[in-house]
This record gives sequence, structure tokens and C-alpha cells, in this order.
Amino acid sequence: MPLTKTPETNIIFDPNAKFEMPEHTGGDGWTILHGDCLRLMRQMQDGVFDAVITDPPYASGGSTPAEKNKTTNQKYSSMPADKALPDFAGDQMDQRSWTNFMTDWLNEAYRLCRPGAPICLFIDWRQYPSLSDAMQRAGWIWRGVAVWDKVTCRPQKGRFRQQAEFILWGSKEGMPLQRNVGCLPGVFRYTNPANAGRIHVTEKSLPLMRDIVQICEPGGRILDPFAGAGTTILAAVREGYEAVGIEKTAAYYKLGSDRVKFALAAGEKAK
Amino acid sequence: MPLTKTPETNIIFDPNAKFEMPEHTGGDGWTILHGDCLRLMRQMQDGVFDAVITDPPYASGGSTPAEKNKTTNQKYSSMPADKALPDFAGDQMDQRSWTNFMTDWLNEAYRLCRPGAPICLFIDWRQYPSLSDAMQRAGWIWRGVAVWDKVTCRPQKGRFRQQAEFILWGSKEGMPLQRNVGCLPGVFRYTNPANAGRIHVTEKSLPLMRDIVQICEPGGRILDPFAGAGTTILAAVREGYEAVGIEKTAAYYKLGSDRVKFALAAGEKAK
DNA sequence: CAAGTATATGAATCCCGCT
DNA sequence: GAGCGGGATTCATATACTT
Repeated sequence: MPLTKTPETNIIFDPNAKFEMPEHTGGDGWTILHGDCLRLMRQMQDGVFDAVITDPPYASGGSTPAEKNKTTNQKYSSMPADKALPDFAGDQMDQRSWTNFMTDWLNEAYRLCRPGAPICLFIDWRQYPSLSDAMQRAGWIWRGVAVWDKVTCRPQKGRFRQQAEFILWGSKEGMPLQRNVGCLPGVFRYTNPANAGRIHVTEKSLPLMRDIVQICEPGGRILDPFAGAGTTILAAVREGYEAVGIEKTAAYYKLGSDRVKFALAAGEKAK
Repeated sequence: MPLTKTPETNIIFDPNAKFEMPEHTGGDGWTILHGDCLRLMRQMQDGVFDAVITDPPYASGGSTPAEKNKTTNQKYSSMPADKALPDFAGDQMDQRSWTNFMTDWLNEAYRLCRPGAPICLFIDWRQYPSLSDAMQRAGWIWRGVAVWDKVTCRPQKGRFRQQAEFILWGSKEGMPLQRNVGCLPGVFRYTNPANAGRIHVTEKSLPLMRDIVQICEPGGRILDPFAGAGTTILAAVREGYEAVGIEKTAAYYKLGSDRVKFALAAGEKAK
């Protein structure tokens, strides 16, 4: 495969060679790469990232094999079929495969981060235990859990609402208190993005992600191996970080890259 | 040991015989038993409870053996030593012992519940995975996680605050949607009880517990094997349920029983 | 009595120095 | 070098107190 140039930036990426992180001068460098995150991460250099912030596929749609075989839209969305968003990769694994895959990419991400780098992983209540296993197995120090209170969600008679998602966070090795980062809240209260204008089935709210990226030291370089709609990338750039996303699903690679590009272009006038 | 009559109610309890649940006519029957919950639960009859709601010891105070050996007050409280509250039982176990103990009492609680009974277990971020293992190993269907947003807590520079505790909930066997129970929220925002007037190191807020007990069908009988300050019992009775608590630590057995007794007596006038 | 000000505290955590 | 103990730290909120 020849040299590839992503359309969004002038970052050169050769899938057959060692990935060379470009030298960014400002805080506005960003890219989204198209491909399998494990394969791409394996080609990158050690210690080039200052944080990992991502929302991996949860693969937790059902307790029976039949439910697992549902598509993402059938599991997570109540939208009519003709308005359905594209399904995404990695969401149909069984429990064992999923935990192994999480461990593998977390291992690789560990290598790519400099010591002290924080990590934030979105997850739902069902996969929280497995993901805490995987992140620790990969060497990360698990430091806590923040909560995303989605405020609204489907009420259920006789049950507690599944109103929250969780952000397991930690760090590579020690995390000195003297970092140039303030005190961050533990519960984030933001509604889901409205259905209209949403491009990913499990898209995160942009204000939420602008809060979350603050865990990274100012101007640092953030990795999101499951970039999806590109919300993390957009939030990171808006907040003055560099950001590298990876997205496997072709449809989302295109949608996400375009979204970030247009949003940043428009944002020159109105942030 | 002869027949024992608890001072709070007229419930008869014989530690050497099968525990006979009394017939309550109204919704104001309650008791707190003094002793080890496993031992006492083993003497009770099958299927006599309609829900389990409890806040077990977390035993998650530290990562080193030395930290585990600290007393409850040293681990969790920043109060001066002369104001310290009594330490409580079961908070010094290592990871393996704790998980086994949780599994054991959850097994016993399962037997004591009627089919369809809900269960709510308070836990912190650290023990969430182990407790979800234990409850499922004991046969309970894990159905979700509600969140207690504590609003205030110690801030940490460069870190997310540990601002939430979690309520793992589920049921014994199926849980029909037609139960006479409404829709419950998924995130509960209540501050900790004020320091003055607090009798337990980890006392839960009464309004919070009045919300949580709603998962039980009206007038049902609720079990709390780790009654502590008796908040669950008080909340349950105030909301029209019957309630049976168990508390091992002598100091808290006394404090909790007295608190519930006085609160209910005072509550005749002002709820 | 209402509004504004001061104080206390948290199911901690980190780091340093001592044994 | 590993383990352990002590002391410093952080700020939103609640409560107590003052104007």
C-alpha cells in the first residue's frame, strides 16, 4: 500500500512503515485515520500520546446469543428503520472476545502513551466489570469512575432508569498532583445529542467531551481509537489539544472527518 | 439460648429454632436483630421477604495491607479522633474474603426472598465488579445500576472527584412489569447527612433511602442485613413497608435501634 | 427575617521520609 | 528496596453565624 494522506490535515501516514507523529506547533493539529485501531496503533511510536479518551463498542446489547446478533440500531435505537444510522464495527463480539480485544488495544495504547498519561473509557453498567479487568490487565492504574448523567432516558415501570454511563479512568504509572490540571467534577449532567443532527447511534454530547478532555495536560496530544462521530476529536481541538482518532467503519470515518472539518471551519466565526 | 424478644417490637426470635416471621397487620412492623447476619439468616424461613436493600461494608479502604488494617475512622473520616464514631464490622477483609462473604450472605438472602423480589446493593466504584460477580454467583439476576450523586466530596487536583456511589440492583428470577410500582429515577442527587446528628461513619441520607425502598411492592417486607444506623429501616417504615434489620456491631445495634424508635415516636407528630 | 459571610467537612489520596 | 505512618492537600456545598 502506498503512502496515504488523510484529507483533513497534511499528516503523512504509511501503513507499512513506523507511524511518525508530526510536529505540531499549535494546538490545532488533528487527524482521523481510517482502519483497524490495533493494526494502526502497532505502527506508531512509543510515548507519543499524552492521554487516551474513547468510547469503545460496548457489545453488551443482550444476555442471549440471539440478542447479540441484533444490529447496533436494533439494540440501542428506537428510531424507525428508514432513518437508521450506519451500524458500527466491534459491537457484536461475545463476552470473552470483547474482553480480549479490549485488553489488546489497551496494551497497545499503554505503549503509545508517555508515563503519567491519563485514560478515560466510556462504558455502560454491564461491561464496567470486564473493562476494569481489561484496563488493569493492560497495565493501567485504575483510579476511579466518573458518571455521565444522561438526565433523560426511557422510563421503565417498576425499575430504576438506566440513566447513566460510566467513565472508568486511570493513568499510566504515577500521576503527580502538580500537573497543570485543576479539580474535575465526578458527575457530568448533560442530555444526549438530539436525534436530529446526530450522526452516530451512540454519539456523545460535545459539551460533555469538552469537560472530559480537561483531564489531559494543556496542549497535550489525545488518542481516540474509536473515533465514531468524532466528538472527542472536535472537543479536544476546541479545547486546545492535539487529537488523533481512528475509525474502522468506512461510513463513520467519512461522517466523522467531515463533521470535524466543517465544525472547525464554521467555528472560526462562531465557536 | 432461650426465646428472645427484641425491645423494639413484639417479634419473637429464637436463635436455636427456625425464625418465625410474625404476621404484621399494618405497615409499621419493624425490628433490628443483633448478631451476625449469616448466622441469623440461616435460621429464617424461605420466601418471607419481598426485597433486600442494604449497604454492606465496602472493605475497599486501601491498596496495601497496612491501609486495610486501619480502622474505619482512619480510612474514611477526617474528623478529629475525639469525635470519632464507632468502627463497624466486616470492613477489614481482604478482597477474596470479602467476595466470598458477599456471595454467602447473598445466597442466603436469595433463599429468604420470594420469587420476583428486588435487591439493591450500595457499593463504591472499587468493589462494583466484585459485587456484581457475587450477586450473580448467588443466583440473582443483575438488572442494572442506579447512581447516588453525593454532590459534595473531597476535590482532587488533576483528577475526577469520587462523587458517586452505585446501587447494583436486580431480582430473584423474573420481575414482571405489571408490579404495582412506578417508574424510578436512575440518578439520585442527595448530599450526605450533616455531620452533627450523624451516628454512623458511612450513614446514608434518609430522603435517598425513602426513594430507593420504592422498588419494593407496596407494604412489602424488606430485609437489611447490614442495618448500621438504621436508615433503611426508618425509611422503609416511613414509606409503609415492614422492615427487618440485622446489625453485628453492638454499638450500632444500640444506636440504630434507638434512632429508629425515637424517630418514629417523634414522627407521629412531624413526619 | 432575609441576605450575606465565615467556617467546617468529605466510604481520600498522594508524597515524603522513616524503619 | 519494600513497607509503613504521618501530614498536606483540594473546593463545592451545607451549616452556622453575622449584618
